[in-house]
Amino acid sequence: MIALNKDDLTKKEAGSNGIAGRVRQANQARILAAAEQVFAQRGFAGATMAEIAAAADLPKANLHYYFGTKEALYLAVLEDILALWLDATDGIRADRHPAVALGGYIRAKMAHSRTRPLASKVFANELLHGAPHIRPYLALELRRRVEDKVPVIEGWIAQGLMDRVDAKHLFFSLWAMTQTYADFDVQIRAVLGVATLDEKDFSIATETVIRLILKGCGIALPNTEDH
Amino acid sequence: MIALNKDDLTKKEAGSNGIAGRVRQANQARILAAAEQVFAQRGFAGATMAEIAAAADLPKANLHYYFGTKEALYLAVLEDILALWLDATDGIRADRHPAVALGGYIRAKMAHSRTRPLASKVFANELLHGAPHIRPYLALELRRRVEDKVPVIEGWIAQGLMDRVDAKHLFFSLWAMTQTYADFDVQIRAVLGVATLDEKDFSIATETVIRLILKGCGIALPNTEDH
DNA sequence: GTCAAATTTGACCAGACGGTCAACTTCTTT
DNA sequence: AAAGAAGTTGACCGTCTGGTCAAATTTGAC
Repeated sequence: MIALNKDDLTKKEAGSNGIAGRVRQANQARILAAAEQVFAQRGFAGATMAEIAAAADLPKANLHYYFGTKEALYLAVLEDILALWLDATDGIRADRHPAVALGGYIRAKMAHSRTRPLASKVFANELLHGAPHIRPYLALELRRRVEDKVPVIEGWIAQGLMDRVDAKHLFFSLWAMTQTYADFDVQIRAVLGVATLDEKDFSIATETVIRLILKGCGIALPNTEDH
Repeated sequence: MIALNKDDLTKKEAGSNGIAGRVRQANQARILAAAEQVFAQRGFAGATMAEIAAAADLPKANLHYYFGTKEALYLAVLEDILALWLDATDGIRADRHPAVALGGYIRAKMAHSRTRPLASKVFANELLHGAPHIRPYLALELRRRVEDKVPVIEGWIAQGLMDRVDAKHLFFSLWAMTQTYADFDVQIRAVLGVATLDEKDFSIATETVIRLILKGCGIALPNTEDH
């Protein structure tokens, strides 16, 4: 787990064993879910503890009992999101064909945009305002992960499996293309003229992005007789 | 001009002729610039009239004198941005080769991300929170513009100038890839390990996006002997 | 069953914020 | 130069918000 919060150990979670009581766990999860929703819709500044409390169906003082401050609650939400954030790159490995690895990555990111749009929005909002709470994390953790993957891309290039493309900027494009379906869904829904993005919309989006990227990078479909 | 604000005519701007005084124009421009900066950094909810006033180096009451309310000021900022927003699509015309038209569009959007990042951020923030102030505009104006351009793309496809790509989703990708350099610049700077994105970074980004998209759409370079 | 720890909750507070206003100064017109 | 219009500004106000707290209640270990 990434520790954003210096004082992350919430009260008795440290003192006794890690179980920390069923009630505590359940309430914290309930509050975190409500907070994610409200932070996603309103942003950090626009969210109020009262609204989060109402969404969690708990009195406001209860939120402070478990998380102390609004900022600590926000950090707890961000922490969950960051963990989610890093996992998807796992499939990008040198021993895979780029069509499989990148195609799978795009599919995973798209699925993430579909299933966890609120998480994506909270993260986007944090970035948009200069990442005041997670800048160190970006410069260390995220950067390191990308640095790990750049050689993989460059390996594929050296093997002639894809065109010479700037690996980092390729990632920026991938992130942008996939997350736009979560972050800016209002715009997409408005242009498509639909009330909600359904499974089919996401299917078309996913296939479009995969085709654009794979062909754009000059990646042929993996051919079993190639190797 | 797009009228977001029902009561947009600011006080005497309606009564007398349109000139409205040098002082008024200068102060309004000053306030709008300061407001764009603060709204971009803090979001609508996070921005305070006091901070905008400080950025404009004017007393707070002066802002209310010219714009009435915080929301009216925000709408005025958004209005300027929306006008900017629509212009870039002009180059997408059926009589142009897709490589020229789309390449130029990407260049224009990238230049926009470089020169007006604050405008992009204000717009992104508005979208992120569900576009409460501009949803009607999105569903009408923006949608109409896209509907106008879809046949152009499909014309190119019919002429065999590019692959069969979903035109709307192509636009979503173009917007996402280009605006990410303005909206989420913190993330990009963190990964690149630089303090600011300079001209060269934008140059690499622009060329990468253009190559990805043109090749991804199967668009060959325009060949003068083709026609 | 006892009792201490954990949890719940309504009432309350201080500060920040958007907005108002009346007194005052500067500009523009004739 | 007179006078009304336009612009300036510090002081002020009601409301909302994050956070506190003490009293009441529930939980869990022995």
